[in-house]
Amino acid sequence: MPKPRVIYWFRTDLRLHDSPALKAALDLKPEVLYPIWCWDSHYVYRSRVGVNRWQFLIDCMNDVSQSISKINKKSQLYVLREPAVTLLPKLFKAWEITHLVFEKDTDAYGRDRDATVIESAKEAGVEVIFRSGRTLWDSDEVAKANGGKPTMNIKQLQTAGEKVGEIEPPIETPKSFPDPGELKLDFDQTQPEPTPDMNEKYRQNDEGSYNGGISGPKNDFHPPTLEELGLKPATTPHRGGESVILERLNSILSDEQYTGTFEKPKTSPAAFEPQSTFLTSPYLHFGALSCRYFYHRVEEIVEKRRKAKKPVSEPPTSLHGQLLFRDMYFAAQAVLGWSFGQTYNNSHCRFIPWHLPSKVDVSTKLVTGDYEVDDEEKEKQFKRWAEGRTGFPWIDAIMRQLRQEGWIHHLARHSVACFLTRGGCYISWERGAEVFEELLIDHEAACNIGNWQWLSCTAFFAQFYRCYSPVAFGKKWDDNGDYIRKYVPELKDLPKKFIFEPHKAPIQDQKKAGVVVKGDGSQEKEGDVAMYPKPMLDFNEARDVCLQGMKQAYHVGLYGNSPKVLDGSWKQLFDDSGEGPTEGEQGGPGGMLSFEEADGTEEDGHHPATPQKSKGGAVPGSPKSTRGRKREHSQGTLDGAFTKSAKK
DNA sequence: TCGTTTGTTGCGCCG
DNA sequence: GCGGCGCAACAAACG
Repeated sequence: MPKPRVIYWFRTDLRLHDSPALKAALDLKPEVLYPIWCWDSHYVYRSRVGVNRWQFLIDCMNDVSQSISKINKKSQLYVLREPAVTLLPKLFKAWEITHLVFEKDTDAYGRDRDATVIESAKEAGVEVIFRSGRTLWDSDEVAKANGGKPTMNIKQLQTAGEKVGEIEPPIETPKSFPDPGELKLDFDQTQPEPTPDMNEKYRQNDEGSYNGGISGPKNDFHPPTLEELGLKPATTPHRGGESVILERLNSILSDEQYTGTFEKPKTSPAAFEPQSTFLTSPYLHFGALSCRYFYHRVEEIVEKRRKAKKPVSEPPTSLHGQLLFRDMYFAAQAVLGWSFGQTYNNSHCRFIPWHLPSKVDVSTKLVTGDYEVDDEEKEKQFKRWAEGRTGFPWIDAIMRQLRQEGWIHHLARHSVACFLTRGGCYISWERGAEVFEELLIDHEAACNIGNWQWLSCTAFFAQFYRCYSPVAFGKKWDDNGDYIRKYVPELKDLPKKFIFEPHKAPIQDQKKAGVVVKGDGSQEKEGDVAMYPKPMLDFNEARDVCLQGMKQAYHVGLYGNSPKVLDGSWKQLFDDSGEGPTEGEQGGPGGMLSFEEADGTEEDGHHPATPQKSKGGAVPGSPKSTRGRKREHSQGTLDGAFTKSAKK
């Protein structure tokens, strides 16, 4: 029997410690082991990825590459510039691969991609091994233990988790690493279709990460640089990497009192330098930190304190409670798949007639990535929210910290999410989730989507009368407004009395502080004087309107997959004078006057009759129509529709 | 009854 | 007497 020739395919598991999948690869005792990363066009073009998350990803890749080299200087992380679905079949042949090993992915996109890869491995006679490693428990097993239903609260998750069994103890970091084999690249590079490019607006130059061939312009298999991606330098102070977080974790956990009595709701969203929590989330996202390793390290400390009869915190507010919520969202996503990320056709998301609803493609039942502007004023409010110029300093400080640093405290996320949706603007949570997707360095699809549904009271949470005030909530944590002074520097010299409501400051006070409160934020200066906008809405008034709207929507009681939502007839159930795009009886399912029509209704009527499982669109060679303004849906595109092929 | 993380008011207490 | 602070009660009302 010849010895195995193995590809270890790194994805969101950029670590060497506690990796069940990596252990499975090493247990094969391979003759050669290729640790690779496939440069995925879904991430490059079809997901919203801001520059700060790119930086963090590249940090994590470089770090794991160095760690591999430290164990075996002949090896490294080999970054190959082609999407996995086209690249892997070629590598199987060129490198005479016998086994492909990777960590299981439960994201809807990841599952579709992996299904395609597994299929091609089968055809090539390559054995595929994958292990769950991204969550405390295998999300599919949790879902099964929960009766095949999404876990919608923490109790369900805990009960299901207990049924699945003990959380696996951490696996040691490997001490040796097999050599890679010869890196033959005697095949053409298939270049992915660069349009639609969801990140076009952030690029200062053309995206060029596929231009230097499969091994990169220096032929060293290094990750692409931000310049190659056409992006400006990152602005975040947070840096990625397994070695960074493992070291920091030791210093976090050395404070046993902090670790053992941690209660999330008691940590301040306004704290900076240092923050009140320890930013493990981006490392968890890229897999630079194992959640099980983290869990067990915390549990060890809590157990020690329990035995010593010292006070300890308990889930859900404790540190391990935070990890349980993460698993809850993963398990819910594992059941609902693509529909988890949208309202339309989501069986567990309440339907609310939000402003700026997503456009949907009724043939696939998926959102297109575009949205309907039902009201120009709401579009303007959305832009002002996203850019941090609402005229509410607390909201603006949070949104500016998010844009600049890529991380904001959990309660800060609550505050701005409530404000955009049910507690202020009555704008679709899907718009907010997209902005977070772009800007967060810790963006985890399952958690981001879950939290937006939570805050908008469309799933997981329902007490919509509990509404965050953009003034009072911030004051509770930061009476002096230091957080605002840091992130909205044009207000830094305003007296404490007006820092949360600068429009109430008399002209003399504004003058003294060197700021004029005026306009809508589109102008930064008036002459030499800094400008800060007036509030874009009357909060008390807006909150009442939202509350009425929520009450009515709850009373109507529709969900994303209700027949009347699917066909657009929901409007008949809403009062025309209510908030949101409720007017008229005609319109698309997203709610508006127009919507994305199904493919092939005109000239070429050969679109599959049952497009629900969009498998057809996922396989190379069956490109979807991109005629006119029509876009492929934002979440669903595989790296399948290739038109461009270039020689290496 | 309770739910990880509301806002406001009013009371007692302290200086 | 009064302002500031911390805390408890309450408001509104979901599944």
